[in-house]
Amino acid sequence: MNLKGTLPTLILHVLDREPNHGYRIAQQIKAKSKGVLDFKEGTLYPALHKLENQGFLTSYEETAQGRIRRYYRLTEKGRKVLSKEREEWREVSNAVTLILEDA
Amino acid sequence: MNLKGTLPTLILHVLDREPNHGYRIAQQIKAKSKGVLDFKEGTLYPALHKLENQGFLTSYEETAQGRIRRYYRLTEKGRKVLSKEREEWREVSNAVTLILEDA
DNA sequence: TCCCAATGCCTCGGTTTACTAGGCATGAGC
DNA sequence: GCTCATGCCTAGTAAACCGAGGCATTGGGA
Repeated sequence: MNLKGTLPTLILHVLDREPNHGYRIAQQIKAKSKGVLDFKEGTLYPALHKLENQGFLTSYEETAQGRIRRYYRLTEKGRKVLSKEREEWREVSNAVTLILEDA
Repeated sequence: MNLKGTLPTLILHVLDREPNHGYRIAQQIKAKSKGVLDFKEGTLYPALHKLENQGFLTSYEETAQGRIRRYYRLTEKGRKVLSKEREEWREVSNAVTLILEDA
């Protein structure tokens, strides 16, 4: 199960550490969430392309073991968006939790 | 901003207290979240109809001050679904938070 | 040797979810 | 008389996600 709308934030967050490529980004999200969050390739790749179009990421190709990988790197613009989205997540998720917990 | 996918859970939760009608449900969600969550009528009413079709709610009409209101009541089935969805929200939102906070 | 799983990228079509923008009606207040 | 809040609704559109496919390489097991 995935919360719709959180994927861009999660991608930007993963790339805040270091540049990475799509397949690995997906794996990391899944692993860090202990399998709870599991975005499919049909979701991930279009999301990456969109983030790049929006100027939040730049990409470059790299070949390793005969395999071409497309690495993504966070831009300054992306970094700013990330911090806003983190804040927004806190606000909205707290709001939902607040309602659901108020017995 | 609304987290897509949380509306059914929020509706069921509001109705867990007492039967209520659409307009009021929307107001309560907005008020309890201090304005953060604000689902529009074009979203709310179809969602209510769907929940009723799924057997999670039943409805009845009531007239007050010349106005017809459609009240919704949680069914047993709806109550069970609500508890599952609450659990799911905890799990998934914790997963997202875990990732975003792990600096 | 041959096949399959994992890696790694991608697109297309369909479903779900939400929003915008409308329609319709009543009652209260200016 | 008009507008705003209440109260219900639908139709069209956009966004997000998924399933199912395509394509290519590498490594391991039968």
